[in-house]
Amino acid sequence: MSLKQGGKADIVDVARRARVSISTVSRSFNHPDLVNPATRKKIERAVQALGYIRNRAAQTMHGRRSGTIGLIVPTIDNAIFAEVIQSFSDAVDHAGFTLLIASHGFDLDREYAVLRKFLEHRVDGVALIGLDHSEPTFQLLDQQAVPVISIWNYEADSRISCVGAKNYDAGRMAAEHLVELGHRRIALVFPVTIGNDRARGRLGGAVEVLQDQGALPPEEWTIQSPYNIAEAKEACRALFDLPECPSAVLCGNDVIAQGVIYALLKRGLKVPEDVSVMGIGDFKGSKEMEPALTTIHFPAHEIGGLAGREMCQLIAQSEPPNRWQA
Amino acid sequence: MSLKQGGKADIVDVARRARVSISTVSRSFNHPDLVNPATRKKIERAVQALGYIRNRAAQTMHGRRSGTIGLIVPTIDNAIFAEVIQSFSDAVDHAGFTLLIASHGFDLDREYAVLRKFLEHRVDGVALIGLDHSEPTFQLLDQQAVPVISIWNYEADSRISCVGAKNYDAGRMAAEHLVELGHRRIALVFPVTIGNDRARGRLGGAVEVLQDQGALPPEEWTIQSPYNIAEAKEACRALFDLPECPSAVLCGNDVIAQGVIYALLKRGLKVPEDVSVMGIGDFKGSKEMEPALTTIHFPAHEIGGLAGREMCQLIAQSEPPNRWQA
DNA sequence: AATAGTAATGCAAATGTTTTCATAAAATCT
DNA sequence: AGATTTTATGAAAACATTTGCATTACTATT
Repeated sequence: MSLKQGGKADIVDVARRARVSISTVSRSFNHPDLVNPATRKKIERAVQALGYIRNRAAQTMHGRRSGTIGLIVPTIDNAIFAEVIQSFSDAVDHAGFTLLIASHGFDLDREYAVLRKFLEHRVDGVALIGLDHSEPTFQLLDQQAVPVISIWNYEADSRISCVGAKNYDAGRMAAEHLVELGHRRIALVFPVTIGNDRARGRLGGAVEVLQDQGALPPEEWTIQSPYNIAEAKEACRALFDLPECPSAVLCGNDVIAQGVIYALLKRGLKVPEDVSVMGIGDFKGSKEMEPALTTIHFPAHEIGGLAGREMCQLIAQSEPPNRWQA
Repeated sequence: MSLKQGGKADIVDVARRARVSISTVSRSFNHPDLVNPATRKKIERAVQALGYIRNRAAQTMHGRRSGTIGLIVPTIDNAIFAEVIQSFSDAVDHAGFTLLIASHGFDLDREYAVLRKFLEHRVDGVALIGLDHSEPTFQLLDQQAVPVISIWNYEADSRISCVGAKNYDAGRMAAEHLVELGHRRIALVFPVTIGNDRARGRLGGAVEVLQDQGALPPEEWTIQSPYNIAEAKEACRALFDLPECPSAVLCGNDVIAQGVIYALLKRGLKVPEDVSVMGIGDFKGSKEMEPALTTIHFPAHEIGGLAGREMCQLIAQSEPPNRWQA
């Protein structure tokens, strides 16, 4: 009678201890209604005594679902995504799924690599940020026929189903707002837009409005900066030393806007009296700032939750992985 | 010759297609040096053609490692943890692991539940935040003998190995700094400390210093607030309307401090001329703020990376899950 | 009391890998 | 050329579980 050491008990151990067959133990987990309450109790006790923990890997291997969902984001360390990650996580957690997460640092090749890794783990579904992905990524998703959802950006004719907002419209709205306030000397601070459809959409919308108004900013008022307070602060320092200083700054998102505001304050300029600053994409705390940051609200929390629920539904609908189908 | 549909190719399919045995295919993945380069090429081609993706679940089941690490945090949606999550993620990713993540919302019972779920997935290791955990959690970790690491707090005689700073010392340092600046009328804004050893340590350190100085704040200068800008801003609004207003505010962390600063600015008070604000725990952007936030630096990035590497090492050391040992 | 129906359980095959052991073929040595 | 080592491959057992089918033991029906 060898009680396996290390506490690594087995369904066989449980069966032995409860004096029933393996099948009955398995059933008492998966179809409790099919097994006699008394037997169930015996099994329950054996599980307790042995500290048995079911092995999801074995279940997965049998063809059942793995119970995991993979979420791939550009970066975690960023107020922008943190909120959406949290609400997505809560939603899938609520449905009993476990979340695999990875960041690729805005590198679409790494995104592909992470996706492969997730597929090795047989995730039941994958969520990506945005609609810009490498061709191999799209092909892999297609070929493996794994439920997939894109978060953040909405586009009617996208290759994969998406939950998000129209970034183009957000860009337009932001620019229109500044124009309506009478601004014509508007600077733009945006991140690199290659492989970042969110930023590209916003910038595109804004530029279109400014063009219509004949208010396209000159070269030196178009600043590039990553989503990072410190770098944004640094990147636009020169902007306010120019002979002709813009009267407003339109930023790719709130993180950049925050950096811009700090740069202005440091320079001794007042916001919004001297220069107006406009952000896009509300993240927690933007509206608490003093001086208040004007921004186009981006409902990250709602989008994350919605995406999570949508993901679970997509998985439920997708043909069950049992081999009846084949 | 049934090419299985759905792109769900099998190691058997690959073997058939490459006209070699299953063993050889497996070997060419796990010990490439043991198989003839020509054969390897054939297999490679078959893999490509079939779009085969290895099944980690089957590997795991065989007794190998799952290649996953579980990280359980109180909350993701918070600048405090985002940074540590990112660097931890990067570190374990670098070592080839996949990260499972879950948040428990500061509820230790949910933490226990998540831990169980992770163990079902046979994570190779678990990382938790802080050293306050429920007794069942400790027992489960013990019993399952899974490599575990605690992030954030360092305590020499802790039950589990930990990577972090001494929060008690941080609290002391913050208080001492204010005292040295000549402050005696110091308010405290901290979160609930039950189940949160980080906050408790900081508060404990601060209180001790203030007590020594005979500068313990009165009841109405001791405010409770969660780690949340908006709520902190709201929670301490009343503070500055009091007949006797504190000359400095010591905050449980930088998020709270940010809220406090905004509350002061809104009230028309100047920082630090009218009231000094001190934070603990540097998060990205604190040092960029205008007016600048004085804070005790908390090296979240370093701690996360260190913890990740430590975790991988712990896993490597832990007896390999093959049954030679038994 | 025999029969049919149902509830509870067990047996064994299947899931997709890895790995040990055995074997065949090729290379090296004497 | 024969013996020995090395290299490359395959067969089959093992991993922990689920489930279809078969079996047994009750309960209800005639």
